[in-house]
Amino acid sequence: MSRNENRPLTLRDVSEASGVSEMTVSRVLRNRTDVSQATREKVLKAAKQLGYVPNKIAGALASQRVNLVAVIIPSLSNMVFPDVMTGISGVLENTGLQPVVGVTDYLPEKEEKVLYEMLSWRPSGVIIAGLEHSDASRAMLRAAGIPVVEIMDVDGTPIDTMVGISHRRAGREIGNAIVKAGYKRIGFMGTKMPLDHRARKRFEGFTQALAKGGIEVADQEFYSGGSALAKGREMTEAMLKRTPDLDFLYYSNDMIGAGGLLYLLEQGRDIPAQIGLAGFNGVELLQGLPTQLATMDACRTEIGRRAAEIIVARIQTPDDDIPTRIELTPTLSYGDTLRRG
Amino acid sequence: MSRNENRPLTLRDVSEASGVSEMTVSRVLRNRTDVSQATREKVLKAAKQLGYVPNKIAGALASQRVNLVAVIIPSLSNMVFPDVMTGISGVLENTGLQPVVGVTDYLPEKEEKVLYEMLSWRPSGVIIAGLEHSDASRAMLRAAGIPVVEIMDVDGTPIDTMVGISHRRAGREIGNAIVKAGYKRIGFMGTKMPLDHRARKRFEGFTQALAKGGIEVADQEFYSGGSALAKGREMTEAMLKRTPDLDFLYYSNDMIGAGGLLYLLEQGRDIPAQIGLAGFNGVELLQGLPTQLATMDACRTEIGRRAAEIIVARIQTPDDDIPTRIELTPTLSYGDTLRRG
DNA sequence: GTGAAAGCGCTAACAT
DNA sequence: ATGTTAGCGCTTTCAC
Repeated sequence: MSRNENRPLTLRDVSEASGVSEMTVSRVLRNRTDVSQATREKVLKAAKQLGYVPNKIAGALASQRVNLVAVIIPSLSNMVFPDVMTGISGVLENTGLQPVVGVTDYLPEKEEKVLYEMLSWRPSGVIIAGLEHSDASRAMLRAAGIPVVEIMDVDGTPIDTMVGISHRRAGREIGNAIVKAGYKRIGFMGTKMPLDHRARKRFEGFTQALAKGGIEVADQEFYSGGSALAKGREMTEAMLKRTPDLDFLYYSNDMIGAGGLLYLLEQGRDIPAQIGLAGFNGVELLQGLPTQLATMDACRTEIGRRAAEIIVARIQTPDDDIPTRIELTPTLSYGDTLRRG
Repeated sequence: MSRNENRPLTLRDVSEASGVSEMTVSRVLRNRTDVSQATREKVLKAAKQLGYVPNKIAGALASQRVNLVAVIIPSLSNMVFPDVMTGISGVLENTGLQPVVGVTDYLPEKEEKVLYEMLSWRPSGVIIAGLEHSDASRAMLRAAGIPVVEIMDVDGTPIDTMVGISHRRAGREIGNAIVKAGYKRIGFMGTKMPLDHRARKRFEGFTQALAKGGIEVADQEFYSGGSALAKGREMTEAMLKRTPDLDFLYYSNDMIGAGGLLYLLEQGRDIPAQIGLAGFNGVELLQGLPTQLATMDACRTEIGRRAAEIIVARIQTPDDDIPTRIELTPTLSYGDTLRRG
């Protein structure tokens, strides 16, 4: 019971308690091999007994090395980003690197703030969602002098490296499948997010594919906030009241799609013969529904994994050949709600 | 184009570019008021032009202050913790404090590792889920000398401060409501998580309440992994095959409850007359279902908010009277799946 | 295998 | 309102 003041312990305390120089204590605690077994044991015992926790701030300043990877994403409550995080964490697990998450709420100004905040901790790398950033953000990322991986999207030019899928192509593919299946009167429902560029690109690809088949979106509605499942239900009901002859509903995400699906099942609609549906994202949730919604997997976990692998490689073996653009291919599942063409 | 080496910028660079001393530059960048307007502008201009991002590592070491709050939770993919995070972020937003998230996957060893990792960055406070921790974790938390708030649960003794609900009581309340409604043959489905202490406590309270009414759980099943909605469906089907005379199903979370509910609706069962259901958590998702599942709100956002408020108060006004135990009261919603007694 | 000295980039404390 | 000095707790480097 020697430590009465409420001061965090330092290397010096461990040094004094063990009778070994600070320098050697530091070596032991960093698992360096050039220390005798006897000394090592003495030190570890003292450190453990004192309850010493190293000060990474001092260590990082001295070594100019920080084992953090900044991960900057729009939202956590989305189902998609937790999956991406799973991929990232899995890869970083035993590399000595640690992910640190920042959330932007789809706001460029907040992204800028979060990025500034994170970069000021001098992380070893950055994984950031999307290719659209403010000029200031791009400048910061470039100036940081660390590996930067932009994820989710490949429709654009990366600052450094990118891993993702083409949302424009994904939208086109769904559009093509719908045209091929012979649906004619298409309704679209999605988030009212001018800042969700990936949703926008999917929609662009979608309308483009329909246009090629000589079809236009017959009705559309955008929402924001609230329970996505409930919104899907409400919007679907409203849209079909407004435009009863629709024979296909395309939803910008699976959650609202599931809401719509449940509603239509309740109504006893004949799916997919009389009316078809499709969502986007391949969320695990869908597997519990009575009928499988047609959807497209966004390769979320793999995107996380590949991005983290690039960061690790760039840090640990910077001279290797490391890819700078990875485009993954999402697969369309027809489920039970989309006729095959 | 003067900076060719790939060295991050320092205060000194800004000082030289602006012709103002390092110290004054530091004052400007920390928004201190004791700087003349003219100097301030000179400095800001230089900093912006160079693209200077301060080094928080050095700043933290010098000032012995770190504006981070460690938030340690079992999982992100749970629906519950994103809500807690929302509460925390909302409060910290304009306090200058920043949450940093660590995930334990419900594993005590991982909790210990994550905690050690985070504490080594010397955060200003810790918010950690649950009251059950390894001895080493408890020792670290106590030795850290910073405010520690344990959240979610109040059935136990906190290290420092706690904010949550009584899961034992929550389980009892649902149990009582079931007994009172006259259900007799009860089935239970939940996660196979010996380490999810809160689920365990709910189950304990639940069986205790039933016992008082002279009832025992007639069948039970535990699962792990997979889509919760799908699991709920499968388990429900299996259990009713095995024990067809059940008249109530209690699920340890809303997601599996929703799966069960969808299955029973499909089967055309008479809910809640012939068979009743209840879940736990009040997830937003439920609002999109055709029938409202009985559930109990776990006050997630408020728990996050209150915990963050305590941290902020302890840091900013340590002399104020700050509560150390906050028990929130979850409310039972009967929805459409639980008869009123 | 171990230790001593210097310094990482900033800020506290004290000048002026 | 601005500058000077010392030092935060480590690691790097070099000496032994």
